[in-house]
Formats: sequence, C-alpha cells, structure tokens
Amino acid sequence: MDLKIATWNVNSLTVRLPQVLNWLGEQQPDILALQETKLTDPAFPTLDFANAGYQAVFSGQKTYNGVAILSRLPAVDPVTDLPGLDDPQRRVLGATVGEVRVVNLYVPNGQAVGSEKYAYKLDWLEKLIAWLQTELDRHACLVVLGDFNIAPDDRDVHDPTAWAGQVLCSEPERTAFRRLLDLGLRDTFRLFPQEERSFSWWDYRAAAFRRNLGLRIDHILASPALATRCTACQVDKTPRRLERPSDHAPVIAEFTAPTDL
DNA sequence: ATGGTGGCGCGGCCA
Repeated sequence: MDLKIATWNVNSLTVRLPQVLNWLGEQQPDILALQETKLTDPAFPTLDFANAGYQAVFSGQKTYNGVAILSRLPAVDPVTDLPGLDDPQRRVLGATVGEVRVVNLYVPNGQAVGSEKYAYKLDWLEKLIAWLQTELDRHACLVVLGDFNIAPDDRDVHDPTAWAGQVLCSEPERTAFRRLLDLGLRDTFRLFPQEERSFSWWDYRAAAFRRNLGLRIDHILASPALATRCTACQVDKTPRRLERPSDHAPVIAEFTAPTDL
C-alpha cells in the first residue's frame, strides 16, 4: 500500500473543520499535518476526526499557532518542543506513525526583516536544524513538513523583484532552508517537474489567488531513504477556491510502501 | 491606493 502524506495550514480549524473533513474524504491521505489550528487542546475536535477514520495528536493554544497530526494509524512518541527553546508558542509536533517519523512545523512568520519576530524566527530555525540532525540520526524514514514561512527560491515567488530581501524570501531565511537540505532532507516538490508559478499561499488581499500572486512556503521534506520512495508531490489548489478558504492550499506527497522496493 | 482581507474577539494583534 502506498503512503500519502499531506500538510495544510488551515488558519483556524474551527472555521475550516467542514472543509478539512470533506478533503479527508476526497483525498484519503494516510497522514495530514495541520498548522494554525488556533484551538486549545480541550477544544480539539477529536471525535469529528475519529468518525472520519482518523486519529489525532495535537499541541494547541488559544487564538494563535497550534499544530496537529491526523493519521489512519496511531501516532506515538509525541514531541511538542524544540530542544533548547523554552517557548509557549505551539509550533512543533513530532510523532511516529507506522514506519515514518513525522515532524510537523509551523515556522514563525518573522513579520519583517530586522524585527524582533524576525530574530526569533532565525533563532527558532537554528534550534530546529540542530534538532533535526539528531532526528535524522534516529529515524531513517523522516518527513519534515508544514508551513515553513520560507520561499526557498525565486521560482517560488510570483514577483521575485518585489519580494527580494523581504521576509519569507530573505537570504538568512533561505540559507536556513538550504541547511535543512544540507542535512540530507529533500524538497519532495522539486523531485518532479512542476508547472511554473506553483504556489501554496496567496494573500487574502488584492484578489491575490485569482491573479495567482502567491508564494510556495508550505513544504514536504523527506529523509534520503524516504525520498527515494517518493512518486509525486503537488499542491491541491481546490480548497483555496472554496467560499471562506484558508489562505494556504494543501500540499500532498506520495510514497511507495517499503515492501514495493 | 503607505492600502488591501481574514481570524479572534470586541481593541488590537497577527498573518
């Protein structure tokens, strides 16, 4: 059986729950990582997902942030913090699902280059890189996915000139992303030919989605052993076209089962 | 257009 793994920043799971449930029914992923659930843990709609055939682990907070992993198989050995970072913001959720170690990330946005939030983002990324080095040592099959809030390359930006040096595109952020790849992680989206101007996020303002003025900031990275089994990766723009959408579209990667090797 | 939209929650922050 192949393995289908997806990520989706839903920008409030309360608002988007019906869309997520519909999408799970249509796409039937094995694993879905959610970001910006904006829910405390007691408010998480565990039963709705159970009725849809999915287990859930989650790390949430009120109003901001919040991450969750939905999976067909149980998710075990959860981790909710970056080592060395004492942080109330709920942005990290690691768990093991079957043979795969899953690390779900909601990377800080960074607000503006030079701001306090930008410094926090770069520090956060430093701690992430150090931790993922150890995770790669521990887990041959590792997927690191989520909202990275980094457009890795000019190809991932609708207007690279306008965005040059801006937050989400700045060199320090891109260097941090490159260091993730230097650890051995592969950007599964770039393992395959893709349409030009493929993005995963479009601002709510200025009719950005209709004009395809977006960025590719949601990513699915895979360890070497898992990347060799990757058969596809694409953005599913369908939910972005709905009424009251998230500003992000889901990204889906598919992998052959280890027995298919 | 120094704005624009959306979520949370009811003023202002965050994206």
